[in-house]
Parts: sequence; C-alpha cells; structure tokens
Amino acid sequence: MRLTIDSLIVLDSIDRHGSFASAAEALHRVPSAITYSVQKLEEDLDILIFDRSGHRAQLTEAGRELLKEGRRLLQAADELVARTKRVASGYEVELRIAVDSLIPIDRLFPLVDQFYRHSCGTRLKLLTEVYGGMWDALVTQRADLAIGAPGEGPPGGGYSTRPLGLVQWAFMVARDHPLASAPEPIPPEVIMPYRSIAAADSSRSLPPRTSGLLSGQDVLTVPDMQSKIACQRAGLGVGYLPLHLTRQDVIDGKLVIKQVVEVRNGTPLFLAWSTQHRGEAMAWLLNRLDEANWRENLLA
Amino acid sequence: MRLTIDSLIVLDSIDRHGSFASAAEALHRVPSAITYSVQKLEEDLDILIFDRSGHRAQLTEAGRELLKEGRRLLQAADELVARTKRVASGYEVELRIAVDSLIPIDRLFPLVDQFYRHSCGTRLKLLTEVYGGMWDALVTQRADLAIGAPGEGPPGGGYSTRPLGLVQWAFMVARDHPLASAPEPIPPEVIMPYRSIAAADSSRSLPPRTSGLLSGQDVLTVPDMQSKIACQRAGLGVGYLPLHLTRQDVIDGKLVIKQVVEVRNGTPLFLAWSTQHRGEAMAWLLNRLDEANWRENLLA
DNA sequence: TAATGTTATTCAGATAATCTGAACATATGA
DNA sequence: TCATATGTTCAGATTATCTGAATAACATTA
Repeated sequence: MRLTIDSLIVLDSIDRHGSFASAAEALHRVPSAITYSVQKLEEDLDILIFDRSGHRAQLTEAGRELLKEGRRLLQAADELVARTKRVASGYEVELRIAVDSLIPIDRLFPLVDQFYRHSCGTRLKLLTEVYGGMWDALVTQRADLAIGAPGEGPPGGGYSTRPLGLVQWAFMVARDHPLASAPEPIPPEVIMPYRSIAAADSSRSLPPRTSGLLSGQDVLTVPDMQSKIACQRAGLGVGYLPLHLTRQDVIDGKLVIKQVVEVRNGTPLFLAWSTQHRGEAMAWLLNRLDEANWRENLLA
Repeated sequence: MRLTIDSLIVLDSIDRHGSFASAAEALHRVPSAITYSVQKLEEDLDILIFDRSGHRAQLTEAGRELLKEGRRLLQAADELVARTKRVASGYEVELRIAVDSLIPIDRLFPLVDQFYRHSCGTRLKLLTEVYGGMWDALVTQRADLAIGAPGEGPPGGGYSTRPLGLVQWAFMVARDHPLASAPEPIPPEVIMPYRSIAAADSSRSLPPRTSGLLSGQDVLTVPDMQSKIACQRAGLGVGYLPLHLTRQDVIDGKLVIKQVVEVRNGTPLFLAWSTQHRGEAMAWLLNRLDEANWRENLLA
C-alpha cells in the first residue's frame, strides 16, 4: 500500500480544475509530473483511476471513490496537523466543564457559541453536577473547570477559585399544598410531617452534601434542581428553592413563598479550576467569565 | 503542510518497537533513515515531536497527539485503499436491503453476520418497509434488494424476482374482544362496527396499497406489522394477521382465530432486485438466499 | 572501575523518487 | 485546414531519502 497524501492532493486538483494541465498549473508543476503521479499511484495500488479511452481522461468509478473518500482523508490530515500544533502551542485538545444544576445549561450557550467562533479547535464537553458533585468532579479530574461550585471546596487544595455569585433561597410549596395556608413564620415542627424534595448530590468520591433537610423528615430525591422544582410545583413535597429559577412560577402563583422560622442563607457559587491546569482555552474562558455581564447572566 | 503517511508509519513503528533503532530494523531501514524522517517532519510541521534531553528520545505531548490521531489516519488510509479496490473489483460500497415488516428483522441477523464474516467490506444498510413500500423502495432506488416484496410488482419492470414464500393470514381478535364469542363464520356486516387495525403502507411515490379493510369501516393505522399485532392483542381492533408471527399468541389464547365469510388468500412474497444492479455482494446474498433453509427461516 | 552494548546523530555519498523540458499523438473548435 | 488543448513519452536534472561509517553519550554487566 503506497497511498500518499500528495497523490490525493493531485487527484483533488485534477477534479477541481478540470484537467491534468490545469491541475499542473495550479500545483506549480509541469503536466508530465501530474501524469507521473497518477500513473505511479495506479501502479502502486494496482487500480485504474482514470479512463483514458477518450481525449480527456475521466475518473473511473474506483477513481471517484478514491477522490471522494480521499478528500475526507486530506481534511482529516489537515485537522491532525492543526490539533498537533495546538497541543504544541498550549491549547487543550478538550476542556471539560462541570455546570451546577442551579445554572440552566442553556445560559452557557452564548458563551459556548462565542468560544467555538474564536476557532481555537479545543473541544468542549459540558457535564451537569449537583451540589457537592461539582467539587467531586473537579478534584477527581472528571472536569477541568467547575461553573457554580457551591460553598467551600474540600480540603487538600489543588484548585483556584473565583466568586461567581450568590444564590438566594426561599421555602416554597405548591399553591394547593396544605402548607400554603399555614400561618407564618412556619416553625420546623409544622413542616416536619410533609415530604421534602431533595436534588441528589452527584458526588462520587467525596461524601455527599445535604442542605435544608430536617432530621427524620420523609425525603423524595430527584436527579437535579430542575426536577426538584417540577416536583414541588406538582405538590409532591416542600423545600427551599432558588429564587432566580422560580421567579416566574411565583409570579404565576404556581409556587408560594412561605416565611419560615429557619431561614436558609444564600449560597455562594464559585468558578473553580485545577491549579496545575495550563492551557490557552481555559485562560480564554476564565477571561470571559471574569466579565460581569457573563457572570450576571448565569444567575439572572 | 507536509505530513506524509510514511512519516506516520515511522512514528507508529518507533512507539510500537520502543526505539529508533528497533523501528529501523522493523522497517528494513537504517537508523539514520529514521532520524532523517523524524527530523524532516519536525521541520516541515515546525513542531517538536521528540524530547531528546535524555539518552532515549521521548515523545512530547504534541508527539503523542500526533501518534494517537495519526494511527487513526493510517487506518483510514488503509480502509480507503481497500474500499477503492472493492469498487474497482466489483464489490459494492454499500448495499441497501428493504425488509418487509412481515419478516422480523432479527431473522436476518444470522445471514448478516455471515455476510460480514466473509469480509468483503461492503456495508449493509437494512430498512424496514410495509407492504407496497417494498416495491416503492426498490423502484425509487432507496433499496437495492427487497426481501419479502408482496404480490406482483409495479408495471414498468426493471427488476428481477425470485419466490420467497407464502404468508397465510387469519382473522384474529383479542380474547376479550366482543367478536371473540361471535358465531362463525362471521359475516362482514357483523365485523363492520368494530375498528380495524392497519399497518401503514410505507410507499412514498407509488400509490399505497390496502388489504383486508371493509369500505366505511373505522381504521386505526399503526407503523408496522409488529405494532398491528400488539394493538390487536390489546383489543384495540380487529383484522387479519399472519399466522407465522402469531402462532404463540394463538396457543397462549391472547389472540383468537375466528372463521370469517370473506377469507383472505395467502400473500406470495418475493426477493426482488434491480436488473441493472451489478455487484459481487448482491450476488453473494442472492446465492445464500437461494438456499432453502435461509428462505424457510425467514417465514417460520 | 572498566569493558561492552545500546541509542541516536552526523555526514559524505549512493540510490530512488519526482521533476522539467521538449517532442509527440490525438481530439476539438474556428 | 490550421490552431489550440489535452495527455503521454522520454532523456536528463533535481530533490528526497537512503546507506554506511564514525561518533558521542548513556546504560548495563563483569
């Protein structure tokens, strides 16, 4: 097998320019060099690539297949060189970003779009984590960047952080839930008999974190924050919900904010990334996320 | 960009054999030829591929990326040559087979498996059609081969056929359907008030075919024969069903065969393929399907 | 510690691949 | 009929890649 990239370039040029002669001109060679390349390839592969029964050479069916798939190979070769240059020049091949489920992933789409538009070639992989799973993903290196990691990170360091914003919580119930008409502020013993809805912490190696649950209370655990909101809207249980994600439900009356004795403090969210990570793509993203409008939009 | 397939072969060999010297031996070259190739590639791409600070050269991170993705490129190049040779030698690149929904597609899996084992490289694409859609797929060239095309083909010819088998039908209802206790043979006017279940003819260009429906009768149309059987088993409607696919349901009593005044004749099924189609893969398949045991298994 | 083996490189020169330039055969268009 | 275009052949030039020998540096073994 003696296929060469150069011979595929020659075939491509013949097809693109319409003849051996014009392909030669385009490639800054003489026509007999084109003839030589094609004949050499036919000999090496033992395949007839051009039908020369007419005045102008025509690709055979095998030649058309070689051209069609050969163009893919040329493209793959260009991409290979580009990727290798990126690695050599400091750009990451792939960047994995964990996004807390408190942040609807579509809030990131404009940033992702702009990232791809600046064409550095790095691939992004988004993954959604819940609560402590954010830190878990970072320290176990399932993610390179965590957007929305809550509270303090685990001991042992190895990562850098930057504040992203503060999530405000309110205790909410469905409009037709029994607690909707309870006198305020509602004490814990009045809440206790009702099922709580919890979003499952997605930690794998770190111990899971919980928040806002009463000891001994019945709990329904759902996969993420969106599911928790949907469950509470459906009246399946009660609990604290983030204000920024439930504003419209509250306005619509689908969810009712109740004052409670045990108020839940706001949760600080952070950008977090591994200290040892070095790469141009990460630097680009951190620069962008440093801009106030990007940060504000994530928690609007 | 002067990446060459040969230089990727050299990199692959260095990694596989552990050193420049043993790569040289494996490639029947002298060690300095290996050094020359690597240095030429580094110069052409302007990338450091090997770290030579130690006694033994080590791939850089960019070099590892080039090696990893370069192996994919080598594999793609081999495949390209193989595909081109197949086209040149008469094998099809891809063969599209339409299978009537009267034939459970898994009945074809042993044949498909044996086809791939004989390693001609042709890719198969299976698509399921219903009734007249089989002929439609053939004459509109969405399929190269039709397995189980029913009845007579459309006028205009252009295809060859070979008998495959005969499908026997029986009128069936769910065990708890009102018609299950109707006196036999049931005349049409007794059937009329009950919904019929029809599998949608998947023709796109040819006019759709229907069979076994009474004029003015309510009809529920479902995508394919399996769905029709499932619907009738659920008591959603009535109609003729193929005996070879419902044998176990009848034994289990889930479906009840009722004698009717208007008996439905058996439907002959055919293998059909385009007359102008020429290819070794098609020939292989037609040879196999000519064997009685393959044909019998499709309609057992 | 010294001898030996291995790795990778350098460099002069040989070999092979690819090219150029000129001439030619054939087909097409004015 | 003549001019132009296409693709091929072939001798010779140029470039790419190789070999063989020598060398430097490191690792292993006695």
